[in-house]
Amino acid sequence: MDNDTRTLFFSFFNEVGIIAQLSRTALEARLPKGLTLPHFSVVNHLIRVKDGQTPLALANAFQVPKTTMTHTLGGLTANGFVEIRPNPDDGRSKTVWLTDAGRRFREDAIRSIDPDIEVFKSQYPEEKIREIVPELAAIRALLDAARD
Amino acid sequence: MDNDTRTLFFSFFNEVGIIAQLSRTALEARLPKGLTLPHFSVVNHLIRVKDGQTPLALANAFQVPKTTMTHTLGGLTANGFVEIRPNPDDGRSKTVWLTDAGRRFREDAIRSIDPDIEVFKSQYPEEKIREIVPELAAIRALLDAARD
DNA sequence: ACTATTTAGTTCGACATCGCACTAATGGAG
DNA sequence: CTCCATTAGTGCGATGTCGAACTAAATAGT
Repeated sequence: MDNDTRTLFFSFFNEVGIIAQLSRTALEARLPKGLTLPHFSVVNHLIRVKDGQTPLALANAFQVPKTTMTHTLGGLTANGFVEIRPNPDDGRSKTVWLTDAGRRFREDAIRSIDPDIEVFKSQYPEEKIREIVPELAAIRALLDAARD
Repeated sequence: MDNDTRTLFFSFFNEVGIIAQLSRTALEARLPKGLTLPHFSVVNHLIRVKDGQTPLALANAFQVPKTTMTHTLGGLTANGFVEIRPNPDDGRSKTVWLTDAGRRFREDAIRSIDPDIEVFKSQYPEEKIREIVPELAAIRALLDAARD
């Protein structure tokens, strides 16, 4: 393989890794102590998509192992942000529901993060982000599919 | 803030996070047991840039805390991939040097990863990656600068 | 020269992540 | 109906990551 090509792909994944790391740190600095990006992401997902999903469905949505989702949901439950109920369709399974406190947590978080997004937007054009996101989504899908 | 705009930026960082996660897992599956992406990245960096750098310089290059780099270098030393020597210019500091085993580790890793890159390249045009990388680098730099 | 401040690196403790093994429930094959 | 394989979720142990506090060396200010 061409060395230049290899370096290019390594650079790509390297930049992606560092951006993920920096953005995560930046976001968590705005969250109440003890709460992490996954906590926020799950609550946000439950609002954007729909609550009442199973833990496994959430694990798949975020591409994390089941055990990780168990841990994350444990934290959300401890904070009273979600409620876990039995799944009427499947005795092995459960369903995850938002509480009012969960919705408030999400709204507070968004309110405190918005200014950072504004700053970022003022330094990097929204339009370019809009062009890149579909590409990233396609790449994500490819990597996911390759993971058989 | 416009809800659509917010969703766009969240999507961007979300895709980035999942790609980072999936690519990391994929790479580590090719590495000898016990070795991780940071191990490979540091060795690769020492070859691409130059060895003899200080641990702090490496921590800065990868945007990780000093303590994390100490841990990573400990693993590399335990595997005999790098050698830590005093820094002749500064008694507080050290320098990190590659060993032959370290170079071999890097070459073996690249050899086993190349096929995956080929597959990826066949599904997603290299040219698009080449366009996106500079954008990601710019975004990375912005996030880094915002981190005063 | 002397002291205070800053800096490089480590140690330690807290915690997120994840693989492995386990339990309980489901579903399919005969 | 009975058994066996599969699936959802959890407990546990190992490990990566990182903040806080520490040591030792360098540097700045007087």
